[in-house]
Amino acid sequence: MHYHPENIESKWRKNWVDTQLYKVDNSSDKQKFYVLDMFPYPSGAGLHVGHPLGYIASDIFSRYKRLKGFNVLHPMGYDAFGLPAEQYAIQTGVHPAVSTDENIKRYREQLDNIGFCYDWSREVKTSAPSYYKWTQWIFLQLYSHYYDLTSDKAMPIDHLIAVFAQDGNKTIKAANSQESTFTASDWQGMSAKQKDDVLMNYRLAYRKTGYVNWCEALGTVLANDEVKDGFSERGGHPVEKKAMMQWSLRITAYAERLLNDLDTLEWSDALKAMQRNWIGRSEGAQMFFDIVGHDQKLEIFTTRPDTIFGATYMVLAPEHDIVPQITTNDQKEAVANYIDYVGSRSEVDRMAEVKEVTGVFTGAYAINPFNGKKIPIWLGEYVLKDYGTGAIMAVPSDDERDQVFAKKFGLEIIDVVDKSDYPGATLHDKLGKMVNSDFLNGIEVKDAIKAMLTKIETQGIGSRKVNYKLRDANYSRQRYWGEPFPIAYDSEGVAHALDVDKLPLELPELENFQPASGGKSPVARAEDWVNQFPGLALETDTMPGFAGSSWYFLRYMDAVNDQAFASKEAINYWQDVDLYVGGTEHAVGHLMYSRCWHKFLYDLGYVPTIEPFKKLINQGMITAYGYYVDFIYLEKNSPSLNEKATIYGNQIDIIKHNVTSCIKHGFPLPLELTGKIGINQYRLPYVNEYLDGNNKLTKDAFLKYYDEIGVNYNINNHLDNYIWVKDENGEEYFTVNIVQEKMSKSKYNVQNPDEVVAKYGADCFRMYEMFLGPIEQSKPWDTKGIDGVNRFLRKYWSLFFSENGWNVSQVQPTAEEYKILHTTIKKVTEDIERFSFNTCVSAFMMCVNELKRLECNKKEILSALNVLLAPFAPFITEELNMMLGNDTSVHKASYPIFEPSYLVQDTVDYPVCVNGKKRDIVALSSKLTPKEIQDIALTLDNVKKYVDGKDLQRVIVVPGKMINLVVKE
RNA sequence: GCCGAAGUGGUGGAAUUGGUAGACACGCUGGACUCAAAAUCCAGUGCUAGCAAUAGUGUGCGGGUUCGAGUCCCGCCUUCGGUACCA
Repeated sequence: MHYHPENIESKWRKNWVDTQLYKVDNSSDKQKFYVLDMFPYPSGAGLHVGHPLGYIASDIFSRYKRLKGFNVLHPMGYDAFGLPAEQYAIQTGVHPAVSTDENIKRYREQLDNIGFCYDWSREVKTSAPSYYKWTQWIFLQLYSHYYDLTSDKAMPIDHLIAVFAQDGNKTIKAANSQESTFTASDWQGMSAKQKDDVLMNYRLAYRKTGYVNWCEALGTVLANDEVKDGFSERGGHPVEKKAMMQWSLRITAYAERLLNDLDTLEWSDALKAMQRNWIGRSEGAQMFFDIVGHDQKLEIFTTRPDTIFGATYMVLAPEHDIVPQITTNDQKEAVANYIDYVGSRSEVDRMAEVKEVTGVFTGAYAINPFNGKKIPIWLGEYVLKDYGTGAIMAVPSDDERDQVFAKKFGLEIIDVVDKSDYPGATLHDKLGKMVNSDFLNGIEVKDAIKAMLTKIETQGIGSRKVNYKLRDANYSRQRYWGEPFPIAYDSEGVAHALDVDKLPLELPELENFQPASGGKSPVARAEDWVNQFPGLALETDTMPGFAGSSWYFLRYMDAVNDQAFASKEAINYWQDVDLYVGGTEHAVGHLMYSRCWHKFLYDLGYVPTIEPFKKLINQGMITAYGYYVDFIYLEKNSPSLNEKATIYGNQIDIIKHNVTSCIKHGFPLPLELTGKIGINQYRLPYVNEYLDGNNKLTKDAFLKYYDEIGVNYNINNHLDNYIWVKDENGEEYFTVNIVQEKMSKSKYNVQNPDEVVAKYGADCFRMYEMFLGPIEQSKPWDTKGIDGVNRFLRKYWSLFFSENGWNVSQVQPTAEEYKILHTTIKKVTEDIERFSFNTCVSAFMMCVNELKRLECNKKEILSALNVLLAPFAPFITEELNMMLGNDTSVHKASYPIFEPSYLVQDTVDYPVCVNGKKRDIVALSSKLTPKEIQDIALTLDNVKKYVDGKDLQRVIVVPGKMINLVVKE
């Protein structure tokens, strides 16, 4: 009887669907446990072997919890709105809904292949109108609430309107972007449009003109976390700052709670640190400076108010509102030129030249409130419009950037902190004694800050303030494939929320998905749709990718409800996610937005918990090996080809190299070379089969590689282009560099799980992925070790069979057999609990090796082991479970109970060390006293050798562990 | 620069609280079975010396604490991830 996974697996795959084995109820006597995977975006490339890593871990944990008697919610769905489907539609005309559904079908097949225990009756798809109805509904809630700082929660906007009518906006403490104050009568006198504008400054979902990340290539704006190093995260297109009217989410209102509640979560410190960093809380002072000849004051934010006597100039962001008013006639032209210059620079330019300081004097002066000194006001790129107040007091003595700026423009530098007592301290350490600072002289920095804050407040020139790096999230996208806003504008441009009974507001049908002109979404082309409500025009932007994913975990609780996003009963039963598994790439985006939405829904009383994800595990990435060779190219405009160069110690005759076919890619010049030629990294997909042990590729091997594989990947076969080196035998070769990199279609390194499953079975694939290493660690995919797991499964299978067939005996197991089983139960259980799945697999291997050695075929042992293994290898265990005579699924069995008495040992193997070095091992009764152990140890020949004739100073006996003898010459 | 994680055989990795470093696998070497191969099984395998017993040495580097350090402390180096004119 041989193990044939393909037959077993297809049989049970079907059976589990037919019997609805994994369907979960929203009520049970059992304790709930909610295990969630970050749902995938269904891309055209399908799943690669990296995706299932986290899914397998969470599946094992779900199955384990179920065996342990929990009612486990373990759902899956699709984050189905997004840019790739739309880009594909633009290129091919295939409707995003069609391509998305095709991709989903493919994903589903791949997922089913691996044998996950998802309750598919709860599947969600964010692009389904029945789903995004509730995304729109939550948006409307955000729109119709503001954040009240007194009660520290979201409150209905109607409440705010009532307060405005009574007191204006002076008394209300709310998160807002309203710059002016008004009285009750001001409010009553306002037009509908004016009132709308004011309310927008308070709503949690609001519309505002601001500088946004505009991506020309994608034709849309992007959120901060969708931009990496000045390029779009998806597609890698350049991004620039542009002023646009956009919807935003006032996530900053929740900054403090998002920060503080991190403490309640079981997340890795690394991830918490990333979130704290992103929120970027800093305490300091908001201060007002008078401006010479103007009524207006200049507002700045500083964390170091103590250094004000060293503030020798002010710097404003070039976009600062006050600039036109304070610029003097003399400086008008210079300022205008500078602003033009700044505007012409892309984000990428700015980032590339961080060290370059630019700026211009406005001609205006501020007054230092403490000594009345005139301080020149400058503009500088290094001050950002949307952090703090967009204005700083510059203290060049104690701030690196201010110093560079001051030196460049010849501005005064006054030392105000004496750090001589603290060598190596920087301004961030806030150490030193104040000097040149009037009443602060001689005071330690930390005390000076406190004293200054008090002074500022008592003198009424400022106040303590907390600032956050976190910005409000941009919520508009000029795209088709996203949730439409349930918002329409009247002829005056006043926004009106659609009635809830109009939801879902479905996307219009379109033929052409090209962005419309003027930075508008393609949706704007569907004029009938836009104007479907008389007198109103619908918003044509759509919501961003993170909208649907910010609350999907709640929808799984009650996925088909059409009366609410989920019923109260379901939410009260499931509460929150107990275990969330996913990649670090969502550390600040998705995880921040979800937490914010959850807190908002908590404020409104829709969810009972303050945080959505109690425990979070970040699975590492499965990377692939990439094979690169150094490839010579000629720098553009290089005058001479007839030169020799030294590369890696070898003389290279440049003229031989075929220059025309070389790639120019702006790489930094390597090693000894300058100016003329450079080295590029050139990919050789799947070349590994042709390498010798030292990663050498000989000329013969290269030609073979090229003929057999390389020709399919546009490999350059002009031999002269490669850097060939001669070995001692005169054979030419080059060394291939092997790197670990992300799997992607463009790198030709994608490993498809289906192929592995087809060859080895899903059980083997699952266990092998777990066996690769710790779940949180990134590691390269390599099928080298898969045979080990495959052998294990066959060996396991063979425990149940002899040559003649089924061979399980009812005989009572021996003590040794019980001990092996219970050691394994203990180890596996503890390791699952700490998410150490790789060591679980090795524990199973040891167990099976031992049982095989004893030729154990006792039913009692094998039955228990089979249940223990079921979460890891659900198919083989289900088959054997049936053959063991059970008529219910092994996945409904109960978890074997660990019995410590089986592990009690009569003897312990004691290592005997002399001065910490192991010299012997002795088996001793576990009942011996330390004194007896010591006496026996000293009689051992191997020990005597090292102890006799020396001074025995000390004996350490750690009961059950080891013995150490300390001797001196 | 700052924040975070990590460096262990030829390879993936184990060692959970300071207590036998290298579990479990892969690979490799030798052997059995076979006409042969695959599969399977057995033995060996950190490095150095030795036929061997054995000895020395060994967890990125340099110090320290300790009877005892991969694990704790101090100072470095390297790699990976995040982040950056954040006032």
